[in-house]
Amino acid sequence: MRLDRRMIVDAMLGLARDEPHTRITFKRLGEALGVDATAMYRHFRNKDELTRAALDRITGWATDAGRASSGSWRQRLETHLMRTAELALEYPSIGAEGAIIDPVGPGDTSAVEFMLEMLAESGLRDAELLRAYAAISGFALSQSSALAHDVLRNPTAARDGSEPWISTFGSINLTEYPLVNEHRDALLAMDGMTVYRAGISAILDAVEMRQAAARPVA
Amino acid sequence: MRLDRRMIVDAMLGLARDEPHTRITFKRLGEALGVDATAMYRHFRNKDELTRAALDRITGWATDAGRASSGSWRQRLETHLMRTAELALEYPSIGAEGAIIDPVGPGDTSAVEFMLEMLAESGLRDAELLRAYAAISGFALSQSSALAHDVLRNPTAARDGSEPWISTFGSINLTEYPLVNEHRDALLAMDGMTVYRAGISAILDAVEMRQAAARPVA
DNA sequence: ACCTGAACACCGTTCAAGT
DNA sequence: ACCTGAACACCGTTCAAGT
Repeated sequence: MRLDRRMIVDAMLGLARDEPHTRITFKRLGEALGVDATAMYRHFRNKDELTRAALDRITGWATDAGRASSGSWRQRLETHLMRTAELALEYPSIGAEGAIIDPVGPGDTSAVEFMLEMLAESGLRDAELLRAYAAISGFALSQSSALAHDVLRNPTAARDGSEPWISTFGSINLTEYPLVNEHRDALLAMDGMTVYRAGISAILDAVEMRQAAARPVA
Repeated sequence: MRLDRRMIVDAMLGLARDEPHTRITFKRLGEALGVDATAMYRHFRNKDELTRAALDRITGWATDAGRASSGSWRQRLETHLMRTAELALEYPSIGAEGAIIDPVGPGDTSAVEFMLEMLAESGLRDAELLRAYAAISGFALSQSSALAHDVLRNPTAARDGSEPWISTFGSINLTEYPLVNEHRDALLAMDGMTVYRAGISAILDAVEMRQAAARPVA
């Protein structure tokens, strides 16, 4: 079998989607490719580099979805961000590494470009633009990674973001925590994607409200 | 040596602080406690349970800092959230697991209670209260975890949040990405704690602006 | 009841050997 | 030039044996 980087990344993505509750090993990857477990070292320096390459692909897909969408800058940005979380959940073992931010390829870089584009369209400039980008990108990546981690770790977890964010209060006596106790059921009913949406909405609300305040009669 | 859960958690926290760039193993933990590597299984079901217990302690400290602080609800909440990130950076191998949210002890639960308290003080109720809590808590935990992960993975990383969020664009030709290219230096200059602050500020701005709109003449 | 230590089933990674 | 496979240095975890 003659390998190249693209084939290996393809195989890794396939495994990530088909075996969502297990970490990908070189052994498993070699089996899928019909190749020895150590053959990948000819093409990637180590597993981290391979994982990042796979992540770059996923990030590129999310950006494509954003670029293909229409509507206001906010709608398009939200499409991109929702797709980011969905793909992290669909490829959990890749998405779990998503908090790693250094752009390694065209997917990562075009994602940054797209987010800056949308936020620039909202009217933000310079330092404010970068602050908004940092807030949104930081949230989207780290929270997507957390959602993916949950799927990876929990063998029965669904992959649509419907996993409860808090699944149990264990044996904790909640009478000492009146507000937790009061909202106990609502907290347990909240799923991962709801938390994700709440964060995205809050940050984008802040961006919009700031813009509305800056130009009141636009 | 006679162990108990508290001693083991103490030892784990000590190792996490003293050896910030290595994952904690049972072997290393056993050495630190003068005990066999497998002795911990008498007290914790597995490593995950132990790690969560250590995380519960850190979370408790962050909450104590919030409770001990004074000022507006926003100032107190920000104190708590900044302390959450600082502690994740101080104990990287523990903080890196921070995206795990299920409350396992008094630290976790009192943190939820404190956040709900501060947001209730801002005037939020019911569904809006929970949405704001979800956004803030989700961001703080997952982004803190990402910051800790960065320290853990990078042997030369500082632990004060001053690591660049994006450390390199590698060999990517940025001429295809005009906005990235334009803001290249500013992006590379942005550190992890700046990203964290940006997210927290944006979400809390949204909470405040919503409140200001709801009661315009308060 | 609690700690020990051998053992198991893995990992990622290196490197000399093959083709 | 690229893949193989043995080998290394680890991991978390189990379990029979000690005390």
